Amino acid sequence: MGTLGYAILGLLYRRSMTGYELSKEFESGLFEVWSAKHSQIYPELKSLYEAGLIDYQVEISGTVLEKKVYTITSDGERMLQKWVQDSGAAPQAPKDEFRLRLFFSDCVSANSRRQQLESRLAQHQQRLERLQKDQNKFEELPPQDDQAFNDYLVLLGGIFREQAACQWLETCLELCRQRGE
Amino acid sequence: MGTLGYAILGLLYRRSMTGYELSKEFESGLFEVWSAKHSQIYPELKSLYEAGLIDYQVEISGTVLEKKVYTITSDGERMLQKWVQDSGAAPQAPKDEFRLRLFFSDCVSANSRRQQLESRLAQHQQRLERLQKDQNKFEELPPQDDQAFNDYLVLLGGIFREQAACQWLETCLELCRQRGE
DNA sequence: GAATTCATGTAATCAGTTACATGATTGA
DNA sequence: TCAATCATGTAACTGATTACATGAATTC
Repeated sequence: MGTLGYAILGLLYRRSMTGYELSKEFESGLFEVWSAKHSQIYPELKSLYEAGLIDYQVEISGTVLEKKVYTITSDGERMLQKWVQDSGAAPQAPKDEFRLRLFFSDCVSANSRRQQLESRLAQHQQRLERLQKDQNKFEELPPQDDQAFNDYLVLLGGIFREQAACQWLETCLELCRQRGE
Repeated sequence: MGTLGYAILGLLYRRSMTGYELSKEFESGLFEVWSAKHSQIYPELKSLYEAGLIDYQVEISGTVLEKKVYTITSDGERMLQKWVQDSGAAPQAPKDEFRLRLFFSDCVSANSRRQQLESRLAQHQQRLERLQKDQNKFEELPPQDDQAFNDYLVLLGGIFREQAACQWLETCLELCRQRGE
């Protein structure tokens, strides 16, 4: 089973949901971490159901509109736990188009490269600010067994990542200045 | 055209190569930044050739073995330059299976989560050491117009990224300890 | 002579995105 | 009544991996 399946199991472990609500979760709470469109979610729900890892009940919204509210089964919970505890080797570092462009930037001027670094720095600074706003919503550190504790750790991961990106780009710009004059 | 095409153009801009040599470059020099298997490279070379962005000459190794040595064309160079200078919006943060597992780790014990964090920390520390060894190969900062200067900046990106990962995981472990006792 | 590396391709499959397709419900 | 959102699916296509397939050259 692929990661998407486990992501769905994890969300359904937190609470029962429809496919539509799952797709909203991928756009909001999980946005920084994983994503999936509804066109991928619905087929995946079907195969999770066929594997006995989730179940569903049909509910009626209004007078006729049917929606399927999915629930994780005990088999599903076991699968999820096994996956969460599986500490395999970290995958290869993710592909990074910006660093690839930088790698090949000796085909353009040093000035053009500097502009690239600056515009990218601005983007990461903005991201960092957004994440820090999310961090401020936590008034205090949640208790260790609260799911909010995990949310907080994951959020911290994004903050550290964006801070590192900013520091790296600032260092690059500094090195360009050093060698430029 | 996709990123792989530009990666190939960039490598061929540095020097002419066979498909086989390109695949070795993706395993060595570009490993941290981009990757591709030969099964993806050969078809891509074909379409780059059909688009007039690269050219090739057949050379003979030994007595019969034919190899195609690819060269970038002037059209290819222009395409490459345009791509390197294109500062579009940074893509969505890459999917991160480890952070996803952490996000759902309230389905396992706090102890199990701590083990995950520790084992992951060890992996990133190892990666960081490897990158720092590469950094030590640079005796001094290369001149700004040298391609080695870009190599150095890209390497720094990996180092900052791994450092941030280590710091994040150490912070997580520290927070677990704080809330654990 | 045997193993490793050099060298080039195709086929099947998987994960993921974009586009196609439909229709009900809710709130302005 | 009109727009936004809720709700569920399928189809076509792209990017990427794994497996299939072949054979020459080099090195031990």
